[in-house]
Amino acid sequence: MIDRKNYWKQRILELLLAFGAEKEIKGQNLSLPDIVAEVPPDPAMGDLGFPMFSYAKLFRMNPALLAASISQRIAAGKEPDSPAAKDLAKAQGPYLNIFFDREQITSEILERGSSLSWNDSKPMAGKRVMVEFSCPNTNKPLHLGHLRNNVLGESLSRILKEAGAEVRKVNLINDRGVHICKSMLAYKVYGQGHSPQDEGLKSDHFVGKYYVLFNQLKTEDPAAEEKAQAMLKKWEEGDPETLRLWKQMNEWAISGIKATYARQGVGFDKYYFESQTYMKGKAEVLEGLKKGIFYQDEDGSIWVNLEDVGLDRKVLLRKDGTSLYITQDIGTAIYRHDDWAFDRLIYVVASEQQYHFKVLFEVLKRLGFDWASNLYHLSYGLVNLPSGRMKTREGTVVDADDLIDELTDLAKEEISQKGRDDEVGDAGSVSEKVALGALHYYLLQSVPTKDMLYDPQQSLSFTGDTGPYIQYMGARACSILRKYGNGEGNARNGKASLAALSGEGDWSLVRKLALFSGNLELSARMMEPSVMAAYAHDLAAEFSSWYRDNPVLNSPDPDLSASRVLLVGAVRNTLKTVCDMLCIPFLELM
RNA sequence: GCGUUCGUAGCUCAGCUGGAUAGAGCGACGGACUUCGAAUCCGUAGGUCGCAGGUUCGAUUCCUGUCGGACGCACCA
Repeated sequence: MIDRKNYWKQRILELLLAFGAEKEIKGQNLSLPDIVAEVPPDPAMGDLGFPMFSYAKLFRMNPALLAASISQRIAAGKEPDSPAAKDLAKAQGPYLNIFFDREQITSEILERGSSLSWNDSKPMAGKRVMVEFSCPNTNKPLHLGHLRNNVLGESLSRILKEAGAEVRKVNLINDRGVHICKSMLAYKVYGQGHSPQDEGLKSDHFVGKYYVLFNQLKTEDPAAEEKAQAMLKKWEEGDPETLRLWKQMNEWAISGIKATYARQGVGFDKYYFESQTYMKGKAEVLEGLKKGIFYQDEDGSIWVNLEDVGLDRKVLLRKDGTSLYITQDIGTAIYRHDDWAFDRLIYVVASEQQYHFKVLFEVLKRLGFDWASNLYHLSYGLVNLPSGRMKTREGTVVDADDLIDELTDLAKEEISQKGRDDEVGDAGSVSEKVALGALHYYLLQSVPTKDMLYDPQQSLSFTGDTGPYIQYMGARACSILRKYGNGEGNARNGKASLAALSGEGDWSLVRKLALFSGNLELSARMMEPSVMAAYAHDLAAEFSSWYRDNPVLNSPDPDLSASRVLLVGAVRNTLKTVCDMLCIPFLELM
């Protein structure tokens, strides 16, 4: 399939340059990025639109005249070999609009009906992209904020992969520090040597329980904080008893967290552990000091001065020579690039760490790593609830597992209410998939940078702009195809033909399908899953109104019926591909 | 105080590198199930795009200021 948009951008550029040359107009250093293409607001105006204002200004002429003049040149001088040869160009006021050759586009689209791997739009081909996300602490289970992080990272990775990139998903488990010592200490006091099985708890929830109990310990033992610090010191000294408990607690926490990953459908190509990486970076900082990039304070601490780029002074190594958070991140980044030379590294981390990443990227740049300019912080906002902010201390944190359970129960109720338990087969499994579809779509639909309000009620309404709506349209498409497979309707008596699909109703659906590649490219380039989410809803909605008005199996015309079956197949495959990218489970039945 | 970021319909959110009448969903109101599953579809009402300037042929989009919210400004992570 040719990329229509880029083809026409190139063509328009050539024509404008030729036009300028003929008229001997100076100052024309137009290049491809100067050519803006858009989709006209009304399909009747065309499929692709080029505003002529800026070029008209360059040529000092009326934009409408320029549009007319260029459109005439297109009519006169097109290459007969091009697949776009039958596209039409029309000047509409100051706009030059292109009408696609419908049969050509339709035939390209229908090929999708027969394949699930039809996407040949690979704008990121050859790029190696590393995506870091999740990065949980091992002292408590995942919460709603992690779910946003996880789905953003996983979805973005899938989008980049679909766009042709080689993607490596990595996680950095935060398995050391005083927060873990707190749950260890509380466990020592209250745990009585219990295992998660003894208490009937999921293992990460078990660890989390003791982290919460540390607050109780503090009221009973004023020295609790100091004891936690002392325990950290013992851990760093390699005390065997402390290490043994630490290992046990981490094992419980991590295996529980991994179970949640599996449930959510996210995964990693490589796990890094902070306990193994936190020492990395110190040598790099000392090296930087030697080169004079950093400086040493009289008390022995090592600093970088970033005031010339509008940042601050920042400590990179404590006076006692121990590492900080940023020291570790410096080391980890270098280690990762050595490990797997990426063209881009994306950190999916909450927006509260924006400053940290600015500093980190600047420090790496100063250390002389040219790849530092390829680092990107995908910053996302907090997830709030209608009831207010999530706060650990006030116990208003929404646990990830509990939330998925709750959503699943509600989805199950919905299925029962519709009386569809028997038809969907395994209602429990379908309910959880609907729950995940609802949750993931809700989390991905808005732009990441903003804080968002998660309204469980609304996400569960199952009507409107939601994940289940998209799943439902996929299921409806499958339902039609299933019936066709069972021999229903008279499509088998007909022959698929492009001419049969020339009506406006069919074309608007074909047109929507044709927008897939452009949206994928945009989504990948902007590193923004919400672009794909918007497209998923658009396509589902278009399909919904289309099949209502355009009978597929029930069409009296067998040829039209056969053609529409192929169209439904293309919709199904496109929806499935898009759902996969958005971590929305695709359902044949629901 | 300094910095980053956000402010679009009653509510929750879209709006690609500035471009043709600012879009969805929920909620409200009114329609459509002897016809491929109504978790649906169609229609109506609802916005001086926080406010004020500026750049431009053209600004929700860029710049400045201002008001309001969020976040950051640790030898914590």
